[in-house]
Amino acid sequence: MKYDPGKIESKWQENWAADDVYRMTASDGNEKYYCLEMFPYPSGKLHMGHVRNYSIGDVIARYRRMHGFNVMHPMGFDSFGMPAENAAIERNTHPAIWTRQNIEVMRSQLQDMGFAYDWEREIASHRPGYYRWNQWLFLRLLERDLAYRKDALLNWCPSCETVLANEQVEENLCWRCGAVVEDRRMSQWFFRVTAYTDELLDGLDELDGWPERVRTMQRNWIGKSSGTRVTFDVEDSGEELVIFTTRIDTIFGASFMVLAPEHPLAERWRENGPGPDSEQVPEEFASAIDKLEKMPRRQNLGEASDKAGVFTGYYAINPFNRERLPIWITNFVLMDYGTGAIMGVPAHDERDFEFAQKYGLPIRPVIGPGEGDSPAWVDQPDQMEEASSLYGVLLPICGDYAGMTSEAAQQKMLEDANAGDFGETAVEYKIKDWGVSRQRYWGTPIPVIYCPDCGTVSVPDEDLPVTLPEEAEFTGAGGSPLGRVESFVNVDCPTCGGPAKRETDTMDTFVCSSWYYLRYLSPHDSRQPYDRGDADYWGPVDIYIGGITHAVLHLLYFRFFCKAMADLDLLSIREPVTRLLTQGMVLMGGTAMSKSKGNVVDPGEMVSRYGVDATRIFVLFAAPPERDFEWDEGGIEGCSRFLNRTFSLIEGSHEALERISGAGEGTHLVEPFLELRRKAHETTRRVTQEVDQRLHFNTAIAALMELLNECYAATAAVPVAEAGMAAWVYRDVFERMVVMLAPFAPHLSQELWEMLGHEGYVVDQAWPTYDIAVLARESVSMAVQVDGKVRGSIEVPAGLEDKDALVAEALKNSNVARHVKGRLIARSFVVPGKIVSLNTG
RNA sequence: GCCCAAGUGGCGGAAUUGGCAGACGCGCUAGGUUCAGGACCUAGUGGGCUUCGGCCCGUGGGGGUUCAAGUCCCUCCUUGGGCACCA
Repeated sequence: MKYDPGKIESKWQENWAADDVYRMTASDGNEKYYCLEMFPYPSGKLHMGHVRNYSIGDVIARYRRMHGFNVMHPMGFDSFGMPAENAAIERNTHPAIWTRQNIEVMRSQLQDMGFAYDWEREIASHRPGYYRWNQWLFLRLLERDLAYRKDALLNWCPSCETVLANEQVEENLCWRCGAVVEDRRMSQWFFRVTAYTDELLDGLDELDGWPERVRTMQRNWIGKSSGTRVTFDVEDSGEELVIFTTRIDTIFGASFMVLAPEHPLAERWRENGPGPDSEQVPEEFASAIDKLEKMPRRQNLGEASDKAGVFTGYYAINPFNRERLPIWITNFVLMDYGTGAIMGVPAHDERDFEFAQKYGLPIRPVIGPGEGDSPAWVDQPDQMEEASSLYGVLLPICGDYAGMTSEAAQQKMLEDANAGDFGETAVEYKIKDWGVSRQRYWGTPIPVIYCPDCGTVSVPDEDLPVTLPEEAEFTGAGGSPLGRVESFVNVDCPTCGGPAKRETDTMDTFVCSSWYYLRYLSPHDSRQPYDRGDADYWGPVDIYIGGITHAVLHLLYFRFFCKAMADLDLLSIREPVTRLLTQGMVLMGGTAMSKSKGNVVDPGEMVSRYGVDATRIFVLFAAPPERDFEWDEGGIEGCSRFLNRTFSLIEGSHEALERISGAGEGTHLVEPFLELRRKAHETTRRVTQEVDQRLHFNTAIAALMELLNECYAATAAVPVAEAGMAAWVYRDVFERMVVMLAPFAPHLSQELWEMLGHEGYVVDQAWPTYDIAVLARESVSMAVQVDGKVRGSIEVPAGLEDKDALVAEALKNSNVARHVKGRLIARSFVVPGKIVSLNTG
């Protein structure tokens, strides 16, 4: 009989479905294990990245189940989002229809892959039964002031016709479509992520199950910096100007002040005209500010960076030395960071240096190196060719602070500023609140009503869900599509009953994915988002597997939601995920597979050619999970060969095995059988370690391949039919092999399990253990070095640790003796079981 | 510019704590089988030399620590990733 993957795979998938083998029915007394993979956006068909992601998760879920854990392993669809709407526009269909069709296709593909999901728990975020809980959670956040509405300068994607969160803008481009993002002032809903900045940051230190790379990216994103807020008086105006700096020690080097064009003072002066020292007329001045405001910002223009500015005609007074500093408005200060105003210290800040050079402002160094030679600019400021941002010692020009180190000066200056009431410590963060409003149709309606009399009113819980009206128009242009659906917009105010209007924006789809792991626990519950008892039992997720692309985006929101929900008393945990595995990409020709590049390998095609098991084995075998790997046709053939050989081995010997099954354990074994048994236990040890701790499935599979090769060698020497009393070793080794193969190639191993005469499912078998006594060898081989070079190896009894005896044994080796050449052994080192190192004088 | 990974045969990769580098797979070579091809089986496969005993070189380059370095330290190079007008 020949290995026929298609036949075996459909046979067992039918059996699994009929017997509900993957339904999660938690049994008491077992430890829980929540294995979660990032749910896919239903874009059409499964791609290789999905296959890799879900194969990894499936191995872990099956492996844990075989260790007796109650394993939660669900799957669903992240089904709200722009592509559905765009497809609807292009194909003149409805997003709901397109989405439903894609889900059908992808679910069936996932089922064809034999993944051990509990499909009873499937969720899809576009269904009202799911998104009503987005709305419910939104209202809970609103009650606690963790959701709020404000006017803000936002990232507008002109191509997607919607605003984007800061996390969704990469290098000033839209993360999804790549269009250049514009600034636009709008009124929007926000989630107060900044209420948790310190916890989000500090929590990273404890997340030792997360890759350092991801933690670093989140730290960078949060961007905490500690410094000082300093208040300057604006001369002859009664105004104050507050700036933020991390380098108050350089304040004696300040030679100008800078405002963002949106700064309140800048806006006022734009209205009222420039100060007395300006040479510009009011109109010129105002238009200069307008121009600055429109210049591209928030991006490093590198060499071509064009900093520009306009002098306001006003001066600020440095509170430390009473110096008059001209106030400028520029395009390089951002209003939404710090106070939107800075002091310009060109000698010690690259950007200020560049600006000062352009406008001929003084450059005055005030920090010198603490030790070593002083650069020329310490005495001759005009020698300065670039800013020095080093921490050092304050130069004589710094009055009372001269001679202090930067650190000491920072401390003293802060104290003095506090005492003089013109400064205080301040901490600034790069991270901003999460803007969640989207001017699109295919998302969760924001459950809020605007009443002319009552203001902003929450939709009452009992009126949830606010369902998406089906009849919207999809033109992809002209504001929120919901705004054009009269029957949706017009509503009675829940408070006063008068005519009111609904919010017409929808929520960012990242809201859906921020808490979905909890909905899997109670997917059909219509009274609550999830059962609290279940959440307490199953949380946190033990392992979460997905792409690195979400290192900041989704994973930051995920953590935020967990903390916010804990504070809403909806959860007992404050971190959602214990261990994070970020899997690498499947490449083709060095780049990610993509339709536009035409380098896509269709998993369906691989499955029909080589079978599900071979496809799964290959994506696991090609590289460790976190690394990218190149798709290789030859590689999958090798995996297919491995499965074929496994099949042939057992298919060719199981009948003989049955005939002599009487032979029992305890029989005295001769060498080849002892060695095969040892190898099998050794393999058990290796596979267990690789899967359990390191999640290196490639080496686990390699170990199984080695064992198979040993089996071939053994059966070639002594066929099963001739093994007699030792045949039980073959049975034991084959069963071990089949059971350990089960997480990787579940269909084939199930078939072989049956062939070996067993009923039931191999996934319900206990994972094999190994016996130290079996692993032990009677003798071990040790390398012998002479003067640092390997010159031979010796075979010695396993327990032998006596140094003199081992050295004596080593010297019996003729090649070793030749290299020692009768010289004295000056020193020797012995690591029992590994090496004997001899050194001649 | 700053920070973090990584660099090992023709290729993907292995080497758990400093202890015989190259497991496993692909590819390649030879032999077997076959009408032929494919498939399958067996053996070999880092480079150079060899008197066939072995010897020399070898984990991006250079230096160091050590009886012993892919592994630790210093330095440089390359690739990938992250951050970058955030004061």
